[in-house]
Amino acid sequence: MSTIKYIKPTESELEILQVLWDRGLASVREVHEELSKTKDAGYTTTLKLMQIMHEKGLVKRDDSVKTHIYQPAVSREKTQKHLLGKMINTLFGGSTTQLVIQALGNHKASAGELDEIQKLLNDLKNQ
Amino acid sequence: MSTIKYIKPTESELEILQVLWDRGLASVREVHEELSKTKDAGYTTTLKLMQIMHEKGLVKRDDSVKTHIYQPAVSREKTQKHLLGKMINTLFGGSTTQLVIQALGNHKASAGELDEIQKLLNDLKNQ
DNA sequence: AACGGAATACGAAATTTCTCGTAAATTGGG
DNA sequence: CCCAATTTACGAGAAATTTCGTATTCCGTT
Repeated sequence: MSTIKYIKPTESELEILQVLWDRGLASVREVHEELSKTKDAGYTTTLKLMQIMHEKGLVKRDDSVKTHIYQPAVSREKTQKHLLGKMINTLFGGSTTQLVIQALGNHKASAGELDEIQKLLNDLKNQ
Repeated sequence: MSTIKYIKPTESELEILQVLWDRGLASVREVHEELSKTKDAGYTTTLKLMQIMHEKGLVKRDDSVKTHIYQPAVSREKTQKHLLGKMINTLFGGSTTQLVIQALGNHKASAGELDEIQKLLNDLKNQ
């Protein structure tokens, strides 16, 4: 029996994962530069967080070189799925539909995107 | 100029709000009973949290009676909107569409619900 | 009026998350 | 080979969140 325990990233860890997901690979310096655009925390703060994430198993790293290179150890999709599911339960009373309605109603999407969603809906209905 | 600062409920506060949104009105005891189903924390813990929420302005209360009666001071919809927007940004790279796709793909909805969403999509496209 | 149960008030400990300062290690350039 | 710059390691403080113990208040019953 595999006992895999889902580790929920904290707010800050999520910001870091976001960068890693976009880049695939990145050093602490690179992640920190990126985060600096919207946040101000010292370099060692980012470093420490990434070290903790490594302990938790949220990221992998290559430390055979001086400047360690990090990469995500959890997939964007799985994480999205987990957190979205949690939000549906705690904030939308378990109704995915409510969440979708709220999302589409408040945050505009382009016509092309709407088409894409409609296509998905049709697939779901005809399956 | 009105400077309204959005107060982000914590995880625990959200659980409490959930109960209050469902019921409209509730005493600490009632909220606590409800939370006990899925969580084990002492009664005074729930009490304290609700007192803090009152200080923050997240809930209102009628304390003219011995057993204080609480009610939400923030709407479910506004809170959903805020937190959803935040999640779209931090977890879906700002793409509402991605979130919707992820939601519909992973969490099933009934045919009726799909219809409802389709209707909404049509409205959005024709506006 | 006294008692007992139930509720609130409140302080503070425990936990989690975030932050940073300082020291040690590593590497490339001169 | 040595220096300077960069990076990692690490401990510990700060801040935010959650938890609970204890004291006090309130009310209905006796």
